[in-house]
Amino acid sequence: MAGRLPLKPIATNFTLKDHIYETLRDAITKMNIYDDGADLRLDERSIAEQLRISRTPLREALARLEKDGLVSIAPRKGVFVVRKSLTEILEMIVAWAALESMAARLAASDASEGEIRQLRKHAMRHSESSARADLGEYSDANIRFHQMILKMSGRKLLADMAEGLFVHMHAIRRRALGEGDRASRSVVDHMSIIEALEARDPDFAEKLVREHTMRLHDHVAHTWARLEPIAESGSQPGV
Amino acid sequence: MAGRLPLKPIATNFTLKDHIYETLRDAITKMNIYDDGADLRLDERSIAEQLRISRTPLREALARLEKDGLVSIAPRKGVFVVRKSLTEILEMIVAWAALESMAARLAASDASEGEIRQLRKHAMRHSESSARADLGEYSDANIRFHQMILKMSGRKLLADMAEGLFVHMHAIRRRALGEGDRASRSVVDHMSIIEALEARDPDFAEKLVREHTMRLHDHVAHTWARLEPIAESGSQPGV
DNA sequence: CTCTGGCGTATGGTATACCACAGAATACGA
DNA sequence: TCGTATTCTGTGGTATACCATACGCCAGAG
Repeated sequence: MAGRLPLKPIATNFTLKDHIYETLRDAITKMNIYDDGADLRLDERSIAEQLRISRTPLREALARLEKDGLVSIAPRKGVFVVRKSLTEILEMIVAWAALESMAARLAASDASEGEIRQLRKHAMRHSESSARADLGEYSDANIRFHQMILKMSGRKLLADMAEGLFVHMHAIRRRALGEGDRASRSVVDHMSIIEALEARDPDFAEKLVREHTMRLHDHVAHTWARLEPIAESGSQPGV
Repeated sequence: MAGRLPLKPIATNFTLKDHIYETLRDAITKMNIYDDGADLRLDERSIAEQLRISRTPLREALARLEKDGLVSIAPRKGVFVVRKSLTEILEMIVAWAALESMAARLAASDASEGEIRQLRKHAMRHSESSARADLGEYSDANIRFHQMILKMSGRKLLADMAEGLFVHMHAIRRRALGEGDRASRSVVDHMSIIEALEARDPDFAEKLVREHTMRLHDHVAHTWARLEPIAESGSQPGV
């Protein structure tokens, strides 16, 4: 086996539809879908043309996006980027809280000392960015903190399901952030969570994570309602 | 307008791919994928021929099934029904526990008296079937009990996400059931849960539901390991 | 007998052509 | 002028043909 070329176990299993799926997903999450006059319509033919591919793989990618709840496909009508209603967003946060609080419980008993140490390191490194009110950076570090807890549970499925929820959070960020107060409160919460994990206290870790995320829930509920007191549209079948 | 056939205000927004998707999903969940010599391979062309449709909508349906984690599509290799590994199943149960315990918490505070009454009625009606050791019926009633709690949370997303998990449970049932003891224990658990909801005690309701589901988790872990002490295959990207 | 290389076949991936319906523009009648 | 029927066009849905690769088979060399 010595001298074996280290090349290429790579690059099979690559298909256009996978690539297109990721491309579109990134594009959609980056676009500001809550701008008033945003183009929510996606035209299959023109997109296919732009990407220099045929409609077939594109449609498969769109089908996957529909399952993610990012777009809605109306037969004979069109494909539209989904604008989440307030209740849908709140429900996503609730589900997130459910998954992550369970993850915290499991992490408290199963995670290694090293993982917890890393988590603390991450939190301390980024506690400053919250002080600088750098919302973008803070938000990214914040999400990563939560992803780490999910991962520390050792249950990949929990992390994957939560990931499907986080995707939608990016679009919301702009709309429901602000309130410099929240960031510093968040840092305190994070520290408490870390301490509960270090103390190997599953019940407390779960409770702290749940309450922390539910605080975001309440915050979004208030902020959003203030921004848009209008009744939201009927919920799509999505997600 | 008189004399107009009363037919068909229906059937718009009906598409082949949706129908095929449901057909295949039902077929897959009903098939006994853990039989030793089961045909896990799905041939696009032959299925398309059987259903008298072309491959295009079939492939879209398969793509959705892949997102559900029911099948795995290997480029240039084939489409296969996924055989969940033990760890994957256990993770699904953990996720289920997470979602439903949160649902119970919310149901304790938000559900109407009528809903709780209905839940109690359902549980009492089906407590007998557990005594008869009618596993199929018990299992169905059992799942419905849990679905009711999910629904009572008032958060559709929680119920939907859990539904995606329940789909996989059917296939597991045969394999990890038995133990007449569990059924009666289950009935007791259910009653405690109902009482916690009636007492409007979110913390206790959450705890009871979580522990109840996690008991299933432990039971499956033991039973399955006993049936198949072999190391499970590497986990698929699925779910 | 075994191993190796090429070739054939089966399968999924992709492209393209056509179909059916929705909705708007339009023409016709009241 | 208004309303209704009709046609036209654009969109997604479906069918089909073709392409590229994975894998097994078989021949031939050693």
